[in-house]
Amino acid sequence: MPTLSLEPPVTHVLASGPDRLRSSAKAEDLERHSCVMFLRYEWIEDSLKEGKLMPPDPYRLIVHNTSIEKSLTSSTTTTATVAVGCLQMLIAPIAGPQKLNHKGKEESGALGEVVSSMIGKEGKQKKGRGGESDSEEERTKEEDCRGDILTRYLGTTAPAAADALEPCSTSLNTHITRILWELHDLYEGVLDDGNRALIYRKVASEIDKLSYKVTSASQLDKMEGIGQSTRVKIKEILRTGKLEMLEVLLANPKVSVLQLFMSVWGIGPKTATEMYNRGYRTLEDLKRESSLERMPRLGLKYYADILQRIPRVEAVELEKVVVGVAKELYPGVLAQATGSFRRGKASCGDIDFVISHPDGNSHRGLLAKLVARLTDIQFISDGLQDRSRGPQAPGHYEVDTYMGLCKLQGARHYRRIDIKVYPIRAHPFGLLHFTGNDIFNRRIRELAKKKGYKLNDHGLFPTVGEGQNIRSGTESIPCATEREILEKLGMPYLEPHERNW
DNA sequence: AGGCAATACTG
DNA sequence: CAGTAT
DNA sequence: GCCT
Repeated sequence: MPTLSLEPPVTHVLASGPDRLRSSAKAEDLERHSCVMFLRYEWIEDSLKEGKLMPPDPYRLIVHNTSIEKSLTSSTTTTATVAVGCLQMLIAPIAGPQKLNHKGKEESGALGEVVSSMIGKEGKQKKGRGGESDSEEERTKEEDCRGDILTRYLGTTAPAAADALEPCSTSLNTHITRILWELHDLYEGVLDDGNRALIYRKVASEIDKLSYKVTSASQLDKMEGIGQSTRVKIKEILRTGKLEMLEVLLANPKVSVLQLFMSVWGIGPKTATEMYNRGYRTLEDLKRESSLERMPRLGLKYYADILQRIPRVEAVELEKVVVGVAKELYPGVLAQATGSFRRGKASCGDIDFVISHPDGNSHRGLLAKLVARLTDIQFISDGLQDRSRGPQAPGHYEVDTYMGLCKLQGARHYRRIDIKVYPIRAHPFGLLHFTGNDIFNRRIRELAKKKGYKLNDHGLFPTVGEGQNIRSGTESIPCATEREILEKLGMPYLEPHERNW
């Protein structure tokens, strides 16, 4: 691993998240060099967007809870020198025209130069990736004691959080994984085979995590989850640089139209195909289709906004609004943003809230009041569901859900927002569920099942009965915290940022 | 060959 | 119920 | 498409 030089003239170190810093550099080094600011890479993105250097505070990475935070609070320099290198932790690409030496110092100190080279590389964002199904992960080796336990129970170790860096921006193996990710997107979408998509997602993210460049398929032999079929594809990629099958698919104009249609919130494979068969080819065409229902209508109306990711700094503000209003209406309320925000991602596809009240009663009717108030202050604009039917849950679990759109005063974009209100007994389960990510959820539910439980977002239910009439009980095992839930499953606690699987 | 998490809302 | 969503 |  290249060593990171933190000597002057380096003033800022950008990373995708705290773990990346922790795993890439010795803690002592970080402390010793506390004259350097450690920031999320959004800082430089936003700085470019705003045309000036942004204040560092909202972007700070808490590394040790100690020295980093108190360092250099105010002295915003007029130019920023970004240290580059340090494995894959930094945004600026190593290769390319910019002058970056091997030690990881940026020589000229020109903000624009570094940033512009970054922009070229960042590029692509698609539905199905980078959305809530955050499939951009990156791992560095981190052998702590929990690794063994996790391996034993789940057959894998938790990755260090990678936050929202696209795999393309950091991986040494994009020559392979770019194609695998495309296959994932296709199966997830047009080809309508989620299970197969899952395989590609898993393989691609595993390969993206490797710290060496793969030059031969045999290097992947020990990697589980790769079978005959994938191996053959990777061989072809290594041999020819491409995959015939993918080329053929992508050359098919129908495929791109379907993908376009499915990028609209509320349109899935079936509807996309239906619209294609009716002769539609563009989003403008779709707007003319009267049969489209509530969800896709709103999806079209807010198409461009919904596609935009939410920078973490903005998500922080969104959280303040919702939590603030909730507390004002219901003192003592438990309210927080979950989802990829809670997992520490640098940007989020949407923002999810989980709310409950410790008094065991106030959750009833809370959501309606909260939504009314948020609408009053013109924070919430449209609801994506028709709430008039009331909760439809079979066991009437008293879970209340809102899905809609919101906007900060003066902000550029409307944002997707989900709010769920739980009775207090189910709160930790709701939290666990909506913090995700989806892969993590699947694994712990699979584990729960193996251990004779059913885990969902409102409880942990022992499986009762045998043989034919095997079913789950109706009484959840009580758990007051997420930690307890994981303990009951025999798992060590994982911080939210450790759940980016 | 069958499972792959488990559930809510819409029309 | 099928479709889309989380 | 992988695992059991």
